[in-house]
Amino acid sequence: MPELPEVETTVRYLKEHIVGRQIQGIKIFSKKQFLDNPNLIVGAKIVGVNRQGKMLLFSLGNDKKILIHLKLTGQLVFAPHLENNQANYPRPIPFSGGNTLPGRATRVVIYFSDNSALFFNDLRKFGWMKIVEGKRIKELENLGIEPLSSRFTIKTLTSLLTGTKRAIKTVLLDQTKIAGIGNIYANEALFLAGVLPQRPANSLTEKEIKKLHQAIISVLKGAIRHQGTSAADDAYVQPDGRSGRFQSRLKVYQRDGEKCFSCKKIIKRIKLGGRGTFFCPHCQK
DNA sequence: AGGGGTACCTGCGGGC
DNA sequence: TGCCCGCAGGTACCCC
Repeated sequence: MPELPEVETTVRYLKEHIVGRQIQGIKIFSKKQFLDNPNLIVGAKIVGVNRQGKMLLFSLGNDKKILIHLKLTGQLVFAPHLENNQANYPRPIPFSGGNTLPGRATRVVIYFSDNSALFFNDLRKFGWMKIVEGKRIKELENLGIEPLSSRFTIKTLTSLLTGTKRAIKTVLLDQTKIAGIGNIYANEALFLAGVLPQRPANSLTEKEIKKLHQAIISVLKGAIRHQGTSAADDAYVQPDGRSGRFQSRLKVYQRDGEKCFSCKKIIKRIKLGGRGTFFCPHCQK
């Protein structure tokens, strides 16, 4: 689920549903993915849920925090009411779409004292949760600017692009420059801006940078408005188990071989920096 | 500095 | 049917 709009959608949902709840127990199915001693936070209360870039942060009443990265296939699913008490777990519970939880991809479960629970599912096991403490959190310190903050101006973007010949798409994906853009939205933003992904960042004109700035903001906001993108393999779901709805609005991502909605020419796919890269050779210069 | 390759995992779909 | 390959929303690490 891992780009800014999906993480933001998750954060907004969890702010409503897990803040105030007390952690009663933690069940770990995949040891490598919960990197600390869970006993450090049993009994603690969730007092805040936030995001920075693609990282999630649960603030606890005891001054500790849970830091989470969902990587490629992580998802957080909230079950408001378990039908059985914790002692019966792991035992599948009915969930939306005929699924049950815990499922085969469930790696960690956080049980709350009111008989609700949060499931961390992650098919490919790249995601992780860890406990952090104190003001300085090294995983967050290298993150670049938040693209939906007021600090992300045309001027800021210009300064990020002028000093480098790297491909513009590679720069957009660089979390130390801008935090939160992933492969879907980098492709989409460049299409909206009419800029080819392989263009050297320092070759963009003032006008193109302005357009790209606008494109980044509008594609991220649009995706948040539609609760994120659930691509074909459905790795991303909202915490209530529902899919996002932005996939039907994608203009180029995974549309290679299909017609550009704007000019009807065929969308192309290349590999750039090891990532699938999609663009319209006619609309993007 | 930054490009390329590999690694971490699992599963799916396509070609033969 | 079975096998091998490439592919997947991310990022860290190595070597050059």
